Amino acid sequence: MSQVRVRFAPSPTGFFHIGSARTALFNWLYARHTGGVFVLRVEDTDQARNSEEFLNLIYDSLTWLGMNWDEGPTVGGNYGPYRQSERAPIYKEYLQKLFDAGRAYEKDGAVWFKLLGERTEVYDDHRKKAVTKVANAPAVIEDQIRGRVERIEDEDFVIVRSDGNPVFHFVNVVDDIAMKITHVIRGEDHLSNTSKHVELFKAFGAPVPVYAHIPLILKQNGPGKMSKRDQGALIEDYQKRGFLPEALVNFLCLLGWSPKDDREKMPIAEVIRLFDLPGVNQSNARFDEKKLAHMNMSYLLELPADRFVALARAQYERQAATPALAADPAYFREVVLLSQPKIKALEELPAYTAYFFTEEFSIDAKVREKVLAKGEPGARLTELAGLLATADFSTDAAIEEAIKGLAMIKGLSFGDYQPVARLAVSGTNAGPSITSLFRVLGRDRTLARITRFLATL
RNA sequence: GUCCCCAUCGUCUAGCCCGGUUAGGACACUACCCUUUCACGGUAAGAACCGGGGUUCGAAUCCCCGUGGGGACGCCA
Repeated sequence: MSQVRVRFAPSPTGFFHIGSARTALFNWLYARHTGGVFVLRVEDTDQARNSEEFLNLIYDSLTWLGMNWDEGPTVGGNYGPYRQSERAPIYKEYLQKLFDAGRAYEKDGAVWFKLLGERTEVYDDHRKKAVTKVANAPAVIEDQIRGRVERIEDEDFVIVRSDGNPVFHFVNVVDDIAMKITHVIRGEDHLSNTSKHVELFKAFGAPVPVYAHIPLILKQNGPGKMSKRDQGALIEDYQKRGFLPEALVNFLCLLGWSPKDDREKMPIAEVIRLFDLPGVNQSNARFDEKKLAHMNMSYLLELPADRFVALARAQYERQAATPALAADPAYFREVVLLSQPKIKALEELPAYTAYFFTEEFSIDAKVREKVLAKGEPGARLTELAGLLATADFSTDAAIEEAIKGLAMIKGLSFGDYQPVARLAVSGTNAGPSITSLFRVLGRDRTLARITRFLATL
């Protein structure tokens, strides 16, 4: 069998979203699995809605997610150009073939594709108008995911608009022929278009590609498929929020596909090895951001320190967290690494670590109330301040030993000091271990915060 | 309205093709353990075969009909 050639064919008319990314991913996976070619083709025939900005977003998002294209804009290839707006001569040539074969005609200034078969006028209830139906034989779609699907295409359809621009069905098929596409992997929403496409392939005398209509991604709340306007739909957002591309890709792989064993978190190379079209599910999948977050946390956890710090810095920059960015780099690094095992996404970092970078942090009222209700917090804090004034701050272990020593003398435990100390120093009940907190903050700031807090009791 | 696709825990899914399982895993939820808070981690619990017919000794699994969900029906892609 000849080499597999698949394509991802987005139109730059809006933000790049989860559904598109998943379609691109399944194409890319199949190409990599088979040693085939992944083509990127830009379907920018809708001149009114295209934008260069959206196009760049597609390039950026694909690149960020690690899906490199073998042929397409910016990389070239033997079947270019790869932007439909630059392929007008090719469409003209193919259109002429249709005219020559008697399979196209003009009407109302547009060009229509002519179906073969007997014609009758019928009133269409849905569109509220009379239409010409053609007694056509069913188009057969051999689908790798759904099996054999038959659908009758029974109306002629426009292939070139009256303004001279060719429409999607036409250019899509022409390009698939011209670019020698062997497998068409796309969303199930295209399944009912496929009969049009099959008719066109046949009219051109070209082999019909193998189809694989993948299930759609449904919005997490409410009915219907996910659209660009839905919460959590945009790839760009995950990038901005500090999700890891490898986590997002891993999660996306699992929406409609699974390795058939109990593995979920797996390296992309392993997914490439196992991925195949018949293994793709037939039913739609609902998007679950909680599961994505869990996946992301697990990837975040195993990130090497240097990379984590670099990504964290980029995140603080995105969120314009200036006090942190102005801090000493070594201090910044320490704070950020302390927080690495605590967060689900990088976007939580600036708020989570705020008190490390300013004395103006707020005290959580609920936590304050809860902590102050137990024991003798004031006394504990005073004792602790006395201890810390001279304690060894060089290591966590040294601080821990000191506090435990104090607790033992007082007949108390570490846990009697921990909550109120944390509240005084960070204003919250969540964070790294209290010993790390003291050590990183240093003696002076720790004592100052405790003193200041004591004054509010 | 017409046509097409689909149907296992709340969600993502394994099992279905090649009928016989205590219907498995993960996320979420709950409890407990670990623990210096918060997380992580560990253990446990609850939680599903859409309904009805058929075929069969036996159906989540095969067939049919309902129902439900999704999609398409543009001179959008």
